[in-house]
Amino acid sequence: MAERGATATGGETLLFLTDEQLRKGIEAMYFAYRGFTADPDRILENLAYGRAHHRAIHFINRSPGTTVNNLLGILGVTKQSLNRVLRTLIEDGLVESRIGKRDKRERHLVLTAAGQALERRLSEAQRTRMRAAYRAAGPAAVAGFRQVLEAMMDPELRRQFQSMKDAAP
Amino acid sequence: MAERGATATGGETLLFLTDEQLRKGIEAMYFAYRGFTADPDRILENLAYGRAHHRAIHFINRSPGTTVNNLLGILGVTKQSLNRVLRTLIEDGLVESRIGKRDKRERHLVLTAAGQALERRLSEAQRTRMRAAYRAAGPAAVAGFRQVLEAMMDPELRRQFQSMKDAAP
DNA sequence: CTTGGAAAGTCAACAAGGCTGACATAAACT
DNA sequence: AGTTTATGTCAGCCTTGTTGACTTTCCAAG
Repeated sequence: MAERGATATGGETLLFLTDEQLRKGIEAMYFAYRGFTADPDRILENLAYGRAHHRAIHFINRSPGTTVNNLLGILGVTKQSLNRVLRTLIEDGLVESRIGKRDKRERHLVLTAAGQALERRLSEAQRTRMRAAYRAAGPAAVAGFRQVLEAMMDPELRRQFQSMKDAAP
Repeated sequence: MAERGATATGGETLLFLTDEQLRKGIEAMYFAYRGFTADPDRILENLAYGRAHHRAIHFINRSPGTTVNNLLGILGVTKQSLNRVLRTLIEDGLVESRIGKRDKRERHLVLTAAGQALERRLSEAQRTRMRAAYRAAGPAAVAGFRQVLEAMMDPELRRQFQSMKDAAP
């Protein structure tokens, strides 16, 4: 409170770049992420699934017909890790694996009706919290939220994110 | 692009509350969190530590002299989980555990010089990314970012967050 | 002073979800 | 025909979370 931040570049205060503000931002990110995952986690723990299953379901829903390799790129895990998850989802009839038409080596992944139902349940829970937060903060805050999040991503992931389809209605 | 969102409550568009926008927000959160943890993770993997050690170090640094019970409350894990981490940090001379003066059952945790050094290294890496993101997005965006994050937290964690000291200079 | 409960620590066992390495198969490409 | 690519699988390891049981130390209330 004693010092004023530099007002260097022409009147704009840089107080938001102090180490203290950055630390608070880091903590906010940590606590918020816990809230972010809490609701779907509660649903999943009653089923035999975990967060990894949720992620797979989410992105298959987002890009129906995506290949295994594609999903590996998005999730950034090893194929062994992903396969463990996919196997159970396929066995349980939530995901269907279709042999590629052009390239028969590829498997195209789609959610079954049951898979879509679970996706809706999980997504619904997560969106409810998100919606409440958005509503409480307002549209301008949300725009800033999205800007900062995008700037925090690794460049490669940012590209993945930005090129992700805005999904069909 | 075809439909306009309801402009119900008096001129303010609610387009930012569509399911599609919420989904994008969810994905942004996921990708951003990966970026958020990437830099410290890279440092930790060369040492014998993981993310759990980082979290312990972070919050001990934030509240020097905090008790084990306190830390358990903040981190939301079991004492067995936390203890496994604390034990190695104490053995390795990064954390000191001091018997309480008033209540001798309590242990007060503080970082040693070595602990502070590692904390600085980890925090430095994370703050560098945060700083770049903040700078790129600007102060208004950062304010919105913080608002939305706080609104996303569980109420109890939000209280923990808000009551967290703004640290000594 | 005794006793109940709180704070901390420990052992054991388990699960999720990462990882590496090695290997197998089918299909495509050269 | 030989190589590369996409996928899947087995085995084993690590971190970090969990539950349950039990101990030691100590404070505080009866």
